[in-house]
Amino acid sequence: MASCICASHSSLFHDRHYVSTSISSSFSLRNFKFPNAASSHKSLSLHSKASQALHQDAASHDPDANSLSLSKTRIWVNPNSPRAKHLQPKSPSARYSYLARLTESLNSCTPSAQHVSTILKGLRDNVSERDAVFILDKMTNPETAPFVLGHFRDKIKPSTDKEVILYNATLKAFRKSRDFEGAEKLFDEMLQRGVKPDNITFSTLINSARMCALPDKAVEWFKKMPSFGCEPDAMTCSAMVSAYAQTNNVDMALSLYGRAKAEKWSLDASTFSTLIKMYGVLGNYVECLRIFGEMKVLGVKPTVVTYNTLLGSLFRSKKSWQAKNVYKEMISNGVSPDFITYATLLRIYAGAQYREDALSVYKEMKGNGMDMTVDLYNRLLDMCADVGCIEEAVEIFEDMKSSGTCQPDSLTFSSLITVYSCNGKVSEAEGMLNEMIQSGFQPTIYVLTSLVQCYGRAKQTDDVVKIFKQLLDLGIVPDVYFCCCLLNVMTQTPKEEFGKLTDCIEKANTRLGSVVRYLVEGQEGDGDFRKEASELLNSIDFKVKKPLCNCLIDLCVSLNAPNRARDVLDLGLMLEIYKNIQSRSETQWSLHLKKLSVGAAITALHVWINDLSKALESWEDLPPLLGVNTGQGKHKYSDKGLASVFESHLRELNAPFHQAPDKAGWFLVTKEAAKSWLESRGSAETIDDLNSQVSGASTVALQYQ
DNA sequence: GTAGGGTTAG
Repeated sequence: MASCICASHSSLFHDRHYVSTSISSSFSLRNFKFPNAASSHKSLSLHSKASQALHQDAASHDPDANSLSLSKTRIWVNPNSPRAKHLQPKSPSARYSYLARLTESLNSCTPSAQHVSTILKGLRDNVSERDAVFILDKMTNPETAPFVLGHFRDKIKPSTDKEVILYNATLKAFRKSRDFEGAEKLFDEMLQRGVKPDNITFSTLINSARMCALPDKAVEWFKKMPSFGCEPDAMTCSAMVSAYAQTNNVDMALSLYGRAKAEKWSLDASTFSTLIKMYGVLGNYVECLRIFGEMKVLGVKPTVVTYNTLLGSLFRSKKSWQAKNVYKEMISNGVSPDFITYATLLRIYAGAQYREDALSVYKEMKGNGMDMTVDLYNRLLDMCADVGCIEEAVEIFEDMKSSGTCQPDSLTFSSLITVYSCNGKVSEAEGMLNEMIQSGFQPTIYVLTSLVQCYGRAKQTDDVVKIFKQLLDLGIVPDVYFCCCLLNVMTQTPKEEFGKLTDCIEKANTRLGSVVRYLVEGQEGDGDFRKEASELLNSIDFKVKKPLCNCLIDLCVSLNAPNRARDVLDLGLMLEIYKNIQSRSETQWSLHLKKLSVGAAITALHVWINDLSKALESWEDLPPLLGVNTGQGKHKYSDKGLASVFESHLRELNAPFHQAPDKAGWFLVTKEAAKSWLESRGSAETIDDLNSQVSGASTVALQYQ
């Protein structure tokens, strides 16, 4: 109750006090006009804001109040009278609040000596240095701050060794508003007035430069220090470690980091974070971990930023599997994850297709009331398309639309169309395409590629052709991926309809058109085929060479042309599109089929079996173990992964390979079992048997890697 | 609460 009474009293006092001073000095009463005609909107709003501020401030602090103040009568108090001075807040906390409110007025006032001195009139002439520093330290307006500095300099008349303190405090206003040029100008003024800068001056300038994204300026100022008789200390050193880290100047960052360690200067978590980020940007996660380890050894506690930086480095270096451990450590150290933590984890998990982990991060974010961004939704949906979780994708899409914080964009629709296309949901894919167009987005090549897959799978060849026409009508140039899809559709299409598809392929890529004609028309003449195929492969970008090879081999297989399939595989090996498919060590010979399409993998298997038979025939000794690595991945547009296709294929071949229980994606056989199987096959069996054995490969999917 | 101090994702 008592505090309420106090509040009214002092607020009345301050309100009146302030308004009267401002009107009497900064405006002549005669010229004063009301807001609509005010000469300066800025200063006017300042006054009302400031008076309100002072009002509120005093409302909670004046200890000298009494019940008389309940009266709403407004009393004029001349601020220049001894009484006004007497009535200034006395208790330290009231004093701080009072000064803070004055600063607020200064920050929003017109930058002129007159306005500034009007606001500061209440402090009268005997301003203490402490008060001046307090106010300057809180200044955020770099235009006004120099006038405030000038005012205090006139009132206090400090010696130059005290004046540097006022300058240093003023410099902060430039840092806060990211005005580095202004800071440099103030530095010049300082020198002109004969004030000697100190380490605080430099560390303020260095950090200003960094905050203004001018790390080179930070270096420049750091180098100036000795010429002013300043030697780097813990604070400047720490700022410079970060500045050098920011410019990826590893050597300098490390050398200053070393110096800090040698001098036993303590660096804090944020400096370590910048070092970790430096290595993260360079993709060197090992060094990130080393710095992280040293930080802990030196007794510096990692913060949420440190962990976020570490996770960001993991994301960049694609070491997704380590993310869970970093997160676990973070939690066990009592550091709470924030939005960036979750966003980074989600990007890592979604990118690595860790379905459950990505979805659980999403649920946790929702549970914590965090807003997802379009990018995060899209990454999740993209993952859903890759791993084929259709229900989750639809649920996430609905959540996105109702979130109110973001709207689906072109990528969102693209992912959903892919989700439906991969799962053979033709009408849903078409519906989503319509929704996309209605939302104002044109179909992209990604969308049209998905739809080609979708119609191909549904054996709607005419619709595939329709999509191809649409692509051309939109002025989109078909790319190699799109052509791969057309080839893939061919493997699922009856021969009678080939013409419709080869027409499209020829229009899309002439070279590919003639290669396909060779295959379809079963033309002989190896030399020409290999020449055409290698010209084709040489004409395209490296990253699409493997998908195209995969698709061509799949087409050969589906056309019952195993020798052509081998030709293309050979060509792929020769051009180093496929590498290290076979490997031999003393203990194991292996066949590595990851990232090969089913047709390519089966072709490579038969080549391998042939090579093993030859080895046996020439009395070469087999190693104790033979293995085939298919990987565990699932084909985007097929229900099965390579592993399950292989399992049944190996069974058809009667091959004694068995899935390794402790090594997922591996099929193993012992030397003895392999030998007796190969011998039982006899030398008569050759690669030509491939034809009858690859019927399962006709549902081969395109591999995007 | 009275001159130094920021860092993290895409």
